[in-house]
Amino acid sequence: MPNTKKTPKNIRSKGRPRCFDRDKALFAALEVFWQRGYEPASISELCKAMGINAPSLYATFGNKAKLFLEAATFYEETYWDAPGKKFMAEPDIYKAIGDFFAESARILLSPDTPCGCMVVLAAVNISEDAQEIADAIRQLRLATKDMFAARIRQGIEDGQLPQDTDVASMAGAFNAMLEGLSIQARDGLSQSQLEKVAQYAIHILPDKIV
Amino acid sequence: MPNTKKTPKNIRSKGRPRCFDRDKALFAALEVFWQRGYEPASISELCKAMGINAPSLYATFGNKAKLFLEAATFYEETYWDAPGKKFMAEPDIYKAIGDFFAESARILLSPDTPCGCMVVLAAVNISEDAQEIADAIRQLRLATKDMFAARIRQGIEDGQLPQDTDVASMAGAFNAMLEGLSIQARDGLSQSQLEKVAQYAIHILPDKIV
DNA sequence: AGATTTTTGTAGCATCTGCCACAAAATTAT
DNA sequence: ATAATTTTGTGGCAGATGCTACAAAAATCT
Repeated sequence: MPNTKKTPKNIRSKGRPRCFDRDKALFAALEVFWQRGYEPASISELCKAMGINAPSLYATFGNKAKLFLEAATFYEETYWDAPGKKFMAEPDIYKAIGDFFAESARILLSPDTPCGCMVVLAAVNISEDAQEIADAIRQLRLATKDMFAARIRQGIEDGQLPQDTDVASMAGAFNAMLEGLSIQARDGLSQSQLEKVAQYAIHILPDKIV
Repeated sequence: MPNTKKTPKNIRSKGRPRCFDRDKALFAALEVFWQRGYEPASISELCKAMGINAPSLYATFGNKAKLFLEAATFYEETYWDAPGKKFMAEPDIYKAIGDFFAESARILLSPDTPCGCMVVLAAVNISEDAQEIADAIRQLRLATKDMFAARIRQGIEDGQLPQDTDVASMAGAFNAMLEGLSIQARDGLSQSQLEKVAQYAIHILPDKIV
């Protein structure tokens, strides 16, 4: 039975040791999926980027779908966990939104990675027999919207937003803004331009009463 | 030489007449591309939807790429030409934005068509050897942003917006909002929810001085 | 040393893809 | 009628896809 365990590698007792780094291979796969999307990323391209052959890929990650989902989770943890926590922890909701969208613009156009958010862009054009992939990634997008909603509710509780704020709609507006930024990032906007666009997210909040 | 002409059909003199309606077939293809995206829409599925066989498709439309581009043009003309013209003609920019985004939400979730905008969603995950498709569709997205920019400039000229308005950034913000709406439309938001979200686009404008 | 276990690379499977060759069919021109 | 022209459906090509069978290789366990 092949060893599909993640880091730290399980305590092996017998067998030929794996001769590549599972995490590095996962990250290489992530970059391919991120840039191309789920279906255009072929197993052969993935193998090339990961520096392994197909049987090693399948023994280690199961299949293409599982590899993609693991890469997506890895992506979220690596790039969005910290900004998300900071966003939830910042007590001033105006600063929370401003900072989060500023940092988002930076992440979406980081020179070291593909442009735009993998969760938004990598599973849009999906054939019928891979809907499980589309559904799983959609859940991640909905989780982001839920994060916005939770922070808005906190803002209401803190007296920074009106009691009658329509939480779902406002969360949807922030989510639309963020998702739209990904598309513009991929469409070639400059980092400085994207940051300026992102700052319009603050306007979704009611005017701050100083 | 096959007849690839569009409607009205060119004056035929000889040859077996085509036994399907070119425009209806194009519309059927549009719906498949719209729902699935460029690459997941297979020739066989397109043929089934269009009610013709592959040789007829190729004789009439050239190849898959040309069919897609023609469908995309047809899409824009059919669904967005009128709202765009109304948007540009409305003298009050606040009403122009409000009406345009309200109507957009309706179009993006029309019960008779796939959810979301074809221009935003149908050419996201594209393999390397079909970049011409991605580029062409990107141009359509940029044209929408240019439309926003032109309307904003008009608003400045009309004294409805400050002289120092950053046109490019504000146009980018409207564009991000609109593109984000497409993703949320596909993610299952209800029509009434999407309309509420869309109305936050007005907040991108400075507060109206009544 | 020998048995056991796991990973490795080669090589190839079945299936799907976009596309087209070909001949029969259906029309108009002479 | 016959020739000319265009569209039709059948059938299939070359190449790519996700995935796997298989045996050699490399480690540990007894």
